[in-house]
Amino acid sequence: MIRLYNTAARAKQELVPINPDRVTMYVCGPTVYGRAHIGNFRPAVVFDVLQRLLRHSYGPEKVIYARNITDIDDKIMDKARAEGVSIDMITERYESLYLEDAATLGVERPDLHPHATTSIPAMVAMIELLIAKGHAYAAEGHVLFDVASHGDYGSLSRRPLDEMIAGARVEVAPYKKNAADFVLWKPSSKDQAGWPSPWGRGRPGWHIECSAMIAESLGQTIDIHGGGIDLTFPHHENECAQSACAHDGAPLANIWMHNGFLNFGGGEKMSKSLGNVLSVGELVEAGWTGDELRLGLLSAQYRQPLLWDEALLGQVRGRLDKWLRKLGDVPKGVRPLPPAGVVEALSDDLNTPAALAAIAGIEHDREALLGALAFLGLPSLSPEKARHASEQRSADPDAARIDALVAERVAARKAKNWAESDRIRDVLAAEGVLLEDGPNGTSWRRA
RNA sequence: GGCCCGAUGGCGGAGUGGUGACGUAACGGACUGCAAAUCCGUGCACCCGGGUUCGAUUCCCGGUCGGGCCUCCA
Repeated sequence: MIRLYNTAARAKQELVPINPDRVTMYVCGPTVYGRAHIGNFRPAVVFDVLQRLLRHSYGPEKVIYARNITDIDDKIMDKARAEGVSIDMITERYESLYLEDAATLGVERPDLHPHATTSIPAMVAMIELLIAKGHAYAAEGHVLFDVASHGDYGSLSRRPLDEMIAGARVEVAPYKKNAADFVLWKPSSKDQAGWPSPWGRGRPGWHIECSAMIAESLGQTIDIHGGGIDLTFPHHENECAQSACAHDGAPLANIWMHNGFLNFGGGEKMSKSLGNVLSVGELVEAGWTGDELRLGLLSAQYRQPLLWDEALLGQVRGRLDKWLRKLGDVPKGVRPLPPAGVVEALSDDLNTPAALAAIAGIEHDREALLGALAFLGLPSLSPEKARHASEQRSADPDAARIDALVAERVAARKAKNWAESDRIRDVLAAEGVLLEDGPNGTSWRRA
């Protein structure tokens, strides 16, 4: 039994799929207008773990996981204008960087990755439906959702509608009936990206994109909808409203999941205020492996805030190094099943710290350790990025020279020439090569 | 200003109405020529003030501090 915290209920609930042969999950993906930083990948990694758990429980083929790409947005248009390039240039560049970074983190590709630009007809159709049902209205080239027409508006984020109206601090556009009404479609000028529609050439609002893509790719009601906690309002609230109104009250999702943020305030070297919150690529350049970043993101339960700094990564490195040493070379092919304790921990609202604690209890059992780590997506799918793989050692450009020095030291030790032996060890240590004298001879590894 | 969430050892972080996981760091021991790795062991914490209770880190109220949202930011 899988229990998940449902934001809509503010409580953990048992996951009861509408159809156990077709478990559906949708997670809000990136708007591709710039390079995502490590915090943007917390949902990608968290829901990747959930996706693995679901496949374990319901069968690999029974789960349909969709993560969208928002590739039409005013920020994208701004970026393209600023760089003097086409919108496609921007979206393709940042989408491929996003996928590259996700792969570094061991995130598997979702089954579906709908793009906003290829779902415009579905959006237009949904907007027309909303107008026909009296939940939306056109005004001055815009189409707006009429929040007052939906009694449940505010139920997900628990914000009473009257309060939102009273608390509105932004100047209300004159064509809005209600301050809280949000845009479904907006007009594009000639130099802006746009698509033909019954209301003139324009582009969709952000919220309708997800609603339309979900309906189109997964169905009217899905089992799980995920995203960052900041999306609860207004994005998910609006999605909820649109979809329920377009589908005669059918709820958009049965369980709403939201991940907490990374905190960058603690460490000197990674503080948001210093403007140097790093991307995955930059962190890798700084010497951290994708596995370390992934484990770092999983070191706290997904709903909790997580302090992200170098101290955390250092601790993660210690833990992961130990496991990878115990694992030795990771064979390719089929992975053992994960230990029950790990599955149990994850089944309780994705309690990754408890899962890691369970691993600590079975780490002497290599098969169990391998199964447990593989279940969490570790080590990553790219062996060249895993530490301590023998392939990595033989691929080291200095391998021959290091092997020669090691051989020299072995000879010196045989002759009990400890001064020479220690000298060679110090030389290698200075360049980050650590030696280990075991019963089967001396081996080396990069620090 | 309004709403929401959080506060646990040096650090990260689970969990619980009654001996406070796990990791990492530290320290001691075994092993080692010395180390490293490994193994064994030790010490170290529930923000403050009230309340409920036989008993509160856990439940309730207030406070302080931190974070998020209310502006198409994961």
